Amino acid sequence: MKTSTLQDVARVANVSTATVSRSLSNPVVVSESTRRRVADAVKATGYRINHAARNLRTQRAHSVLVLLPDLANPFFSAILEGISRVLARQGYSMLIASTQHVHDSGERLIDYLDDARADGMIVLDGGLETDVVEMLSAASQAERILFACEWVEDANFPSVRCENRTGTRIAVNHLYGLGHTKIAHITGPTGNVLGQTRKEAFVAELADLGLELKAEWIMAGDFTLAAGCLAAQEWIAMNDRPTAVFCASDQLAMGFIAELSRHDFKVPDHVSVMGFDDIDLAEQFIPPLTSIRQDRMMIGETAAKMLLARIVTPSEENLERATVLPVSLVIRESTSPP
Amino acid sequence: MKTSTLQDVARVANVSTATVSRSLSNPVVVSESTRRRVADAVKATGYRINHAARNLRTQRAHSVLVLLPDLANPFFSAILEGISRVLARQGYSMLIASTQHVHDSGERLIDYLDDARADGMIVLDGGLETDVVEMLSAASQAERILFACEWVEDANFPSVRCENRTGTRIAVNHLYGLGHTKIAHITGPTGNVLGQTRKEAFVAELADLGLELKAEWIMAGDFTLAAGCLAAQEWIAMNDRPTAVFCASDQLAMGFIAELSRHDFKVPDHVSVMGFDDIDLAEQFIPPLTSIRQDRMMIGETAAKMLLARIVTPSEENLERATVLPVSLVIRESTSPP
DNA sequence: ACAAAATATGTAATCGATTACAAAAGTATC
DNA sequence: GATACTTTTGTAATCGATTACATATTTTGT
Repeated sequence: MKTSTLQDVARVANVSTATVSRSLSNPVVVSESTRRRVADAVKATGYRINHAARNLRTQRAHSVLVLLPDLANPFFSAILEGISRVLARQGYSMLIASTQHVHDSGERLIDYLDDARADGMIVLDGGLETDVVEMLSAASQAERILFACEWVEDANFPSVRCENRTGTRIAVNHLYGLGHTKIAHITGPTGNVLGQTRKEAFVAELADLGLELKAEWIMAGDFTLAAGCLAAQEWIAMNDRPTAVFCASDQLAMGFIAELSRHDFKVPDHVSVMGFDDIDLAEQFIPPLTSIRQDRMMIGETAAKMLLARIVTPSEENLERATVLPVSLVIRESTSPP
Repeated sequence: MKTSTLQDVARVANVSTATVSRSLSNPVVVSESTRRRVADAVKATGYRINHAARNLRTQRAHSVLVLLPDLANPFFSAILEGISRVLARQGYSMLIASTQHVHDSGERLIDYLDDARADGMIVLDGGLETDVVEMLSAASQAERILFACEWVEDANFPSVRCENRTGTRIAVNHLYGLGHTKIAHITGPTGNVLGQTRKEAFVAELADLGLELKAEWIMAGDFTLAAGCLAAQEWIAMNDRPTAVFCASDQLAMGFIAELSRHDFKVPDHVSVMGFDDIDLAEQFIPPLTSIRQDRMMIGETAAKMLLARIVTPSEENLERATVLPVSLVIRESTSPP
């Protein structure tokens, strides 16, 4: 049983295919009675629109590509959920690809837009190679690319992100407010915009508060559990140990705490630890992790809405460059007075 | 600058569009010299195939839909990565949708296949409503639907899964081998095939080993951290506490351990705990979690390969119904002799 | 009642690739 | 050199929906 086409519906409803098409996509221009006849015929034939045909004719793919650095990273799942909801509501599909993979296979990202597979692109990876970024910037479809969470400093793509600076300052002030004056930081990966931004804000806030900052108190990390473990070893080896550590991600904080506990240091008794992101697990961790919460679902929804606005009605109004979403402090049990 | 079409290439190469098309998709039927002329013209024009046009003509979407119960669940990310790799290698795109969402919006799943948006479907949710399953079974495209990880007991869809029974037996034997004779189980959600299968295997194995099994030692869970916490409270309240607990998921195990530690019980000193899945975090947990490892990437890859085989060459040979992938025991520090 | 305007519908071209069929060019065979 | 066969290329129909334009129908105003 093959599916029926517009032709079939038109035959049954005894009208032209043009009328059927209009009746479905722009009903106001069709008379009440015809509209009903068409609706009945659609039901009778079990008609389903053929997306390939519509996409060809309208030059739209009715789908959006989401690019992430690493599909296996759970950080992104809530963002995807947010994107997916908004897209689905507008009849768009969500395509997924990983930047890693694209890079390996030599496939060009821009092809997705050029070859009518996707109408737009949401990139969750600020660490794209320079040549890839240049290629994207130069593309005729560049205005249909949007960054979320991360972004590229020198490029001019619109983006959705959270208040990384404000979040960092809130974190430092939380620790300072508890009485800590020796505060360390475990950074994100070198070259990552989020890591860089949070580190700068951290340094700036310590300066504003007039707090001392030894060079060794800035420990290099990369957002992962493993890096947190290494940082813990650094901390243990220090002569003058900071009493609080602000980590650029929750995973770092968890790795840090895990390694400490293997060496019989207790959090927050021996050191207060904060994360950033407030991933699902933060609440269940031992101890439950104080963190800076970013609403990942909201980031995804916002990104999808901005992109769709640019695709559907590319007016000046919709050309907003950057949306910055608020963060909030979630106080749990990994921080206490020194 | 709009992208160039087959026509443009044909004009530049001074051949017909038919020849260009053949030269690209079936080069052996084209002469060496023409093939070169076409290749040059493609380079000169920057031609990229238009997927919408090809999809319409070939009646293929060149994409596969992956359905999951909950995008925000990190369990699925590695599976997606595996699927994505295999699909990309064959020039297929990966569409993602959540069964939850589809259900909310009243959208019919089968539409994706019927309306040429996807050539096939990988379902990661065995808990689909009965009416949805019936609709899928009845569909003309039913042979292009494949279940992975989970499955539907009464339906006849092909599937990829791991050795749930064997894994459970290995787990129980690991605990028994350590000297445990009072072993409890925290189950998956009621009605979930994985939970059900693991529970049955657990009961069967205890019987085989001639071990006692009190009714209260089977605690109802649902794969989540929160359910693990509740189970911990049950365990604490027991008069005759089991010395080991086999959990139907790692998250359950983590919740269980977290709650215990809040009440000053130590794992594995007071009780040995095992999980199932070996998610990324299991290794970093405190204590590192003994678990049954299933290779999620491999599940994804296998599922994608099976599905593509059915789509591309739907011969009898490719109609294998079920593939069961091996699991392995990963011993860490959450289990020890009683 | 009639012209003008507004509304509703139909005709046919179009999007860009693929492919059945026809035709042309090249090779082999006797 | 004619015939049969193979290889290569071209012509034109096709996939199924959308939409510019033309035409038919109804409504409005005077």
